[in-house]
Amino acid sequence: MFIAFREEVTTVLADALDDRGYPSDDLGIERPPEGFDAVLASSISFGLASEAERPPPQVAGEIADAVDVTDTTYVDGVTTQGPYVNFTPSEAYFEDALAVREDAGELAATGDAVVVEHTSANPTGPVHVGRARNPIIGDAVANLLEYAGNDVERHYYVNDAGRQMALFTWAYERFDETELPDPERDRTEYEMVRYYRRGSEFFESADERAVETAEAEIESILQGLEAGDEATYERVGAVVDAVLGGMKTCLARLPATFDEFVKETRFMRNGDTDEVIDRLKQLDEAVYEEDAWQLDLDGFEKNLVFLRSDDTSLYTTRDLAHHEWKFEEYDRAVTVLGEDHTLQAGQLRETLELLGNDTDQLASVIYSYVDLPDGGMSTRAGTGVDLDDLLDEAIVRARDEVESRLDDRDRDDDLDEADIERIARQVGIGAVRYDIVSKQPTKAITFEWDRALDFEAQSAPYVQYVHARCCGILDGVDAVPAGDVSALTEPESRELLREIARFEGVIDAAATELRPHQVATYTRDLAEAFNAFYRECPVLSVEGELRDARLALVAAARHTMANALDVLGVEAPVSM
RNA sequence: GGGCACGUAGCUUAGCUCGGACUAAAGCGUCGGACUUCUAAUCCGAAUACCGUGGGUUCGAAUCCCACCGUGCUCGCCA
Repeated sequence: MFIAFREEVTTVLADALDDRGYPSDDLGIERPPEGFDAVLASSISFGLASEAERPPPQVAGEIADAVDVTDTTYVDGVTTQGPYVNFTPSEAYFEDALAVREDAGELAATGDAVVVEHTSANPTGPVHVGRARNPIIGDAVANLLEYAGNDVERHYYVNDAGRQMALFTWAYERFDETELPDPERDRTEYEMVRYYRRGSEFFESADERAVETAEAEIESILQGLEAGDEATYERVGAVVDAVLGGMKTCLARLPATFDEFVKETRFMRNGDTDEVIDRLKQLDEAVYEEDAWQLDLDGFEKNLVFLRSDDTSLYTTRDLAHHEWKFEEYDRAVTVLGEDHTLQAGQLRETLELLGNDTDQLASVIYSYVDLPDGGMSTRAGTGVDLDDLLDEAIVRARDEVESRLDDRDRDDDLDEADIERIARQVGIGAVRYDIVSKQPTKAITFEWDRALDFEAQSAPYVQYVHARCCGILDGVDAVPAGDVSALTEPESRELLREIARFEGVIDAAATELRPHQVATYTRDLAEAFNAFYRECPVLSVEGELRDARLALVAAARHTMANALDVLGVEAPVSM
């Protein structure tokens, strides 16, 4: 529908311009404002006016006359309005929209294998809200790329070879549980983080000699990892896996799940990191200063150290090996990163390019952290709101809403306790996700409970409700009829069909630009179109062809909304 | 100080990548309406904006360029 329509417009307009002897490199195709019959329009006449030595509306008329739509399927006609050339849809366009079902928005396979790396938080403790944008945006980006026809793998890159984890391992072995506070929650990462925090405190308060001793032990852990010492891997691995196990449980609540947890030690153990270091040393940009190997990168004010003076690798060194592995295994790699990694991502890209990789296949999605009103969140300091707490509170508040609405509920479908629990969970968690995924990730967010858990506003329940309404209508219908689009004559029906038809275009654009929030914006447009239809066009109380066509339209809307929500990772309730 | 990002109604945002029907679109909040009709977590209406500021490019700028102001991030042999 929309994509084919756009292709037809591109073809016939370019042909028309060629025919009239105008350049056809920029077609000026855009979406007309609301209320126009046209699906797409062109403002090409403005640019050609001076060359043609005639006012834009005349040029528009000339072009419109030259456009030939005899061979098009979806483009029905060409009209002008002032300087604009408008392309209107055929009945086939609406017919296809009416026939949309389970595969709404799924684009043709690209054949590309894409790896989406997201979250990748150091396994030091519970996932907090400051970083919660990462799994939510990352999961949506992965879903989006899947809908856009790619084979997607979701990876969590585990920083298990850094100083932080060495310190954690040391603290875990050094301190006894009896000297720790009770865990905030009965789960491994909450139990484990106490050791990490205790270890961090130790470094702030212990005397110099004790700190030196501890430093030496941490250093020996790092050296052990670097040397490939099996016992050291096991010690660190025990801590990493325990914490990670709990974090996984938390992330699964969103739900954000992963195909693979890729540990950075893997690239130390298999020799890839050493191999990268050898090649880096050969580069013209490589310098050996102050006993450390560095890269003097163009456009970066600071050198990038890739081998410490004690011969150990750094995070970025291992990440280079990691990314070369990604390039071997996948056609494209997308990484969702906090804004504090922007510089590092730039250096990584530049260095990968120097190593002979095609970095066009690498893309980053950058988001800014969620802060508290009085500062940032930190696992080490224990400041911050745990994602678990936010989700719990969201469900509690959603449940209150459900229960308070039970009395004045019109529909007599008698929600039982299981329904109430389901709706509370779908709406509560959906609201948290939707709130985050619907905003541009580069904008800063300050966390406030009431704002994060606002069920009104332009929030998840608003669009979820549309899905529930669709399900309510279709509930007693045995088989959805195919429906005849010619029966749908009201402007509200047509407008809804247009929105449904547009969904694939939204997926296409959002996937290309890696901007899932466009899908969230779309769900609101779709919801508005549906609500207008719902108000004006009764379905079950009419009969014959009209009823069949409207039922088909409701089914098309339902599946479109369900899949749009699926991209966002928000559940689509069958009742609310 | 250098680099990057962000700045749109009282508040929260969309539109900005790729300038064009923008006389700027929504939600919340405020005010006023609509449930004997498929779920009112809905809908309809009113009021609210020098699109951070100043220049520039252009037939045309919220959108592109420059400067400035404000906010955040960043500039480790941390990750």
